[in-house]
Amino acid sequence: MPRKRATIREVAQATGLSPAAVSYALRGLQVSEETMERVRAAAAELGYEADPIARALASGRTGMIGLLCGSLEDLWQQSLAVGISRGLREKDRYALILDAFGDPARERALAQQLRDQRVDGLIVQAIDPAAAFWPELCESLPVVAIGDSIAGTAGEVVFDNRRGVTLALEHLRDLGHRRVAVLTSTQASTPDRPADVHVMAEAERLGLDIEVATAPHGLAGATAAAHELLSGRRPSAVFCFADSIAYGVYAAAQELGLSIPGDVSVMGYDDHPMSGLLTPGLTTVDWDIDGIVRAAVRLISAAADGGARRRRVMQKPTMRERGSVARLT
Amino acid sequence: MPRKRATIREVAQATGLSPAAVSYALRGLQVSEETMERVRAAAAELGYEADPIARALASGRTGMIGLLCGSLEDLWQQSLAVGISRGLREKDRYALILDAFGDPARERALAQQLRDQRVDGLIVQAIDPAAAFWPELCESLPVVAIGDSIAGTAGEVVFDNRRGVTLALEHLRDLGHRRVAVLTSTQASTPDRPADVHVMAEAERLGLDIEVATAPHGLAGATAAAHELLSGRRPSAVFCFADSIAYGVYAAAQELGLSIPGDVSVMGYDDHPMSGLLTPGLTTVDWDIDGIVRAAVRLISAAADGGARRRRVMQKPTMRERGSVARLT
DNA sequence: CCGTATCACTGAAACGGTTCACGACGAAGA
DNA sequence: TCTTCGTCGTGAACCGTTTCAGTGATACGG
Repeated sequence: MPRKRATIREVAQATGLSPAAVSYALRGLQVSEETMERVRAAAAELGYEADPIARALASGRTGMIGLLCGSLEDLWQQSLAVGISRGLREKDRYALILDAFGDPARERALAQQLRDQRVDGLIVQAIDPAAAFWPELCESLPVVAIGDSIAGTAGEVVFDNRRGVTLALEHLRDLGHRRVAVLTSTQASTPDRPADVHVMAEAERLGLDIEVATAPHGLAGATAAAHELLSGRRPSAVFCFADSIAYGVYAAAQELGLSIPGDVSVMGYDDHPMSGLLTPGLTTVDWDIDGIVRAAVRLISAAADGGARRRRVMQKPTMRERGSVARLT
Repeated sequence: MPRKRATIREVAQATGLSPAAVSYALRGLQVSEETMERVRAAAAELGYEADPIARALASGRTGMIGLLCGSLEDLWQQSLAVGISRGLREKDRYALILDAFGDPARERALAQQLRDQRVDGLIVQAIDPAAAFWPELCESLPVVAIGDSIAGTAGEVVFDNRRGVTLALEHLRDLGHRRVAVLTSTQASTPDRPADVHVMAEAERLGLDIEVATAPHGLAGATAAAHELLSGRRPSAVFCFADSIAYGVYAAAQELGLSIPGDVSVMGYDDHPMSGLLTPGLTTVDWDIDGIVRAAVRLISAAADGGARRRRVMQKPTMRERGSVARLT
């Protein structure tokens, strides 16, 4: 049986101080240098560690940040989650990572559970950034949005999707593509998400013939959607709204015996580490995941520590050209 | 300002009961059917939700399970973490996912932090399963080990690495390979991990000429290690102890202008979804990640709920043959 | 008709910290 | 010498549950 942990009262007893003094001393507050030293020594001696639960109850802060991901089937979001988790650890916080499975209703439920769980803050890559419950939620705890803007957040790392879409579609046009399919992930409740709007506008401007299709989340879902897309009247290029989706196109092309970029060109949108390893390498739009991670961690830390006016970081994309887009004659 | 949450006392007040009765009622204990109904109604009315923190302090259970991963750079471990996180959510628990960065010292520190954090249980894919602190830790909370066996755990999902290694090496031998390099991840403090022992024994039995090299964690590290390995006296095949490492070999081969499997054959060990998308597809040993996830979640749930004798699940590997191993004449 | 179980519920003590209001004491300023 | 002020510490309340020991009832067997 593991012997009971030392409590703050025992440390108080050992030093002849009051528990309050010990509490202050261990946090470096309001006590003389000498007392502090004495308390530290006694604490070390007794192997005392403050109980995070009791501390959370008394102070109202848990040291945890919720991380709500749209769909962790997406490898890029996995990378993002891992990165943020690490970043928070460096700030002595824990990440509570949750996955909405691409389902807006679930996203809502999880967000509320996270609030009930008393996280100090919430980082969200929202499926439905326009949903009505967000502003309300933002009132009760600091929220940082990643990707799309959400009303009422304490901070945002938004992607310049307009620019990203422009980059991608101009690249395709420059290489001679006209009939382009856009493959995006299923977003049941948000048929008109901002990114799609940009696609339409840009397509218009560039004189492209666009067809939009959606893919269920996960590699299998993307593959199925791509399979169907490529079996019909085949576009000359497919622009995927995530590298993960593009992987499904690779898989489908393989199944159908189509060559990339010979029979069909493919563009991604993320730049996941695996994209460079495919044959051919996936041409994609790079969003500098490290920069996003750093910004998100910085923003949520600031907000959770009480400081901070509303900050907004705009992330700029760059083209990562590899071999998956053919030049049409 | 978000109005303060309702407390159990307010519900008690509203129903004319004592807080204790409300507490029991909400958990379906010791009260009459009728009272229960009345309490539920009042709780719903007031929008009452029990505070997890206070509950944790009083009951000693947090509803959280720690998940300590050896290195989340490894894509397979990422998948594992995501899967387990989901599985736990279905049991109304949260996963606290932590990453040891492949560093045994960090692993130790994190394990203890997780205990201090009062998680109800710990799932571990250990870097150093033989470390002395594990048995001690197992005394103070239920631990489930994944991969290698750890002394004192409440449950284990162990991989039959002997069988996995046999499968892989026999496959290489059957296709005519004799000089085989084994690329494993860096395990500073555990130079003689069980898996390596199996490799040596099997190599002996099969008459293979083995060279073992280690790779730092992460794709870049694996690529660098592979680069060096392939630049020297090149083996005919490289057996990688994780698909992630094999990806590094693909990258290095690309850099060096070597063809797979023409110039060098590659075998993985995991079967990550991306392995089938590479060109050529990565021949690997499949560990049925879903089965592992299910087993781990089941074991830790049982253990955390207090039940359960020590259980051990042995995971069997199967060969997943794709195109990355050449038949030598 | 009297013990004795059983049931439904209560009061109060944990759980282990933080924080607020206040006091003692010594130094500095008038 | 008498305020005034700042530093260092204390005692007690509090955070919101759970849980333990007990208390009246009511039912039941003898």
